[in-house]
Amino acid sequence: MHERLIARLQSVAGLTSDERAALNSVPHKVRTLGDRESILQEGDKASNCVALMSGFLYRQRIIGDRRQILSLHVPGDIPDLMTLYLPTMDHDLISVGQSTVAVAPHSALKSLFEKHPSLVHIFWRETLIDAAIFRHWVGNLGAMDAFHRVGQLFCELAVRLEFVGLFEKNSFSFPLTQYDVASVCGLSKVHTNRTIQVLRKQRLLIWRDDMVELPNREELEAAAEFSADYLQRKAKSV
Amino acid sequence: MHERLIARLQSVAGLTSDERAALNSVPHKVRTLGDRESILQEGDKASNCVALMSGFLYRQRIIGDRRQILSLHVPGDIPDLMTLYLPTMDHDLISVGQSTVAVAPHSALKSLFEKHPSLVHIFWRETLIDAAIFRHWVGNLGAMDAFHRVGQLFCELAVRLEFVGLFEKNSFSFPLTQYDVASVCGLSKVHTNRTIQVLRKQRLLIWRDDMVELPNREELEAAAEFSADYLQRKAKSV
DNA sequence: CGACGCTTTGATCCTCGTCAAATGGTGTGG
DNA sequence: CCACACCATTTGACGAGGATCAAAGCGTCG
Repeated sequence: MHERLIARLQSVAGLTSDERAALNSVPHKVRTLGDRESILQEGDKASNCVALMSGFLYRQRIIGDRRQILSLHVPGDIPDLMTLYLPTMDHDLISVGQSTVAVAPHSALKSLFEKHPSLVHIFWRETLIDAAIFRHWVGNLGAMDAFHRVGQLFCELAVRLEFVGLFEKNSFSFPLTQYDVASVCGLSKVHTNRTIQVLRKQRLLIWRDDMVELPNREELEAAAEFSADYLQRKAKSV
Repeated sequence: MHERLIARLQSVAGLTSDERAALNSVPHKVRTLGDRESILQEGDKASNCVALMSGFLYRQRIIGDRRQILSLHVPGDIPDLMTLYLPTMDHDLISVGQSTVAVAPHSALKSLFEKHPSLVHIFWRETLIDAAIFRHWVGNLGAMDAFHRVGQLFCELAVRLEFVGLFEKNSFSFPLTQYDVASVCGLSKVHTNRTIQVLRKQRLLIWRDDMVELPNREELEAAAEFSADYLQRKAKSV
């Protein structure tokens, strides 16, 4: 499996050299994805898991005439890890921008778990953090207004990207459109645009082309009433 | 652990008699909870897991001046199972009405897993279904209007209660208030009341005192555009 | 009987959605 | 090199779904 994932597991959970070696030897294929390329669709039965190596992925559901983005994924994530035990997809998995993924068969992961039972809880824990993020967004979507939702999104991305070393100089690559952000936040694209303008005017967000900069992250986190506790990131690594 | 949970795991996953015996012998205490009694609060470190035996529980977060209910739980659920590997609570866990729970220490569950590794993926799977429900509600809250949200809630409860034998004659006990439903659906209580009146006028919902009846479930599911796939319930079990 | 909590109703306000069109950048083909 | 198409962003105007505020029913319980 890819180094970015292993590095994350390392710092989240701590790995023995034995476990690290086992992870390194999991058979997998690397696949390059184009912009908006679909990896899995609702209803598909998955027999592989996908670890994101570079770029972004998102999960979406079409609801009525709307598209709801359920989650964004950054390198190091395994957005379909739950297919190990719930193989039928209840949503689509799609790439944004150029992305690369490591694809490993379920069977390889399951035999990894048999040989190294201590790894089970590390992967289980990954799915629990994934769930914690969804739970957090249930709160955001149910109880927060547009400004807070958009603010929370950028705060969350900063923390998650920082953890895998992709947040530097308060900036990160962000190949999504405003419409994508709208679909994450449950807003129309017009209102999302206006919300982003407010963030810009308050000097909390700079977003040009494919780069996002958070010039005053503390102030943004305060304004969005963001707390990173739910992400279970003990410390800012690297 | 309690029979309701074991029966559910039995029908979801299938258990060997050996596994069933092991589950039965997990040490636990039974605890009775009063109305609106708090079991765990945000920030607590849990060292036990709680299996609901009877009644209802919900998880909530206070966001600004609002209360968001993140999820409702029915007998057979273990709403804090994730504390096994993420012990710090990021929300509160509270009972509604009279409830009883079985409380088992983490250590007992972890040693159960060591002796019966095959049980690990059964419990893991439970947390994955929990996550699937949150994911579904991200979609509901982000993309559906009030009518659909409230409708979805009752459809989902029907399926989940049916699975543990608590949905009979299209009815179930429901000791929540309209304000609770509002807090689940991300709506004000006034608007929730009006939405419920619409459901009543369309003869899709009868709710008097602590009983809810869905006189025409198919029509309700159609109106709410509900599909139970995400609940991973293969069949209607007794 | 009164107090309390939940439900219901009415009136008003406001956040956000929808519709429409303009702006601006980029890439393509003539 | 210009014309054009295409797409994302931006702006304006308007409307609607739902929030808020306030008060009135209503059932239960002490």
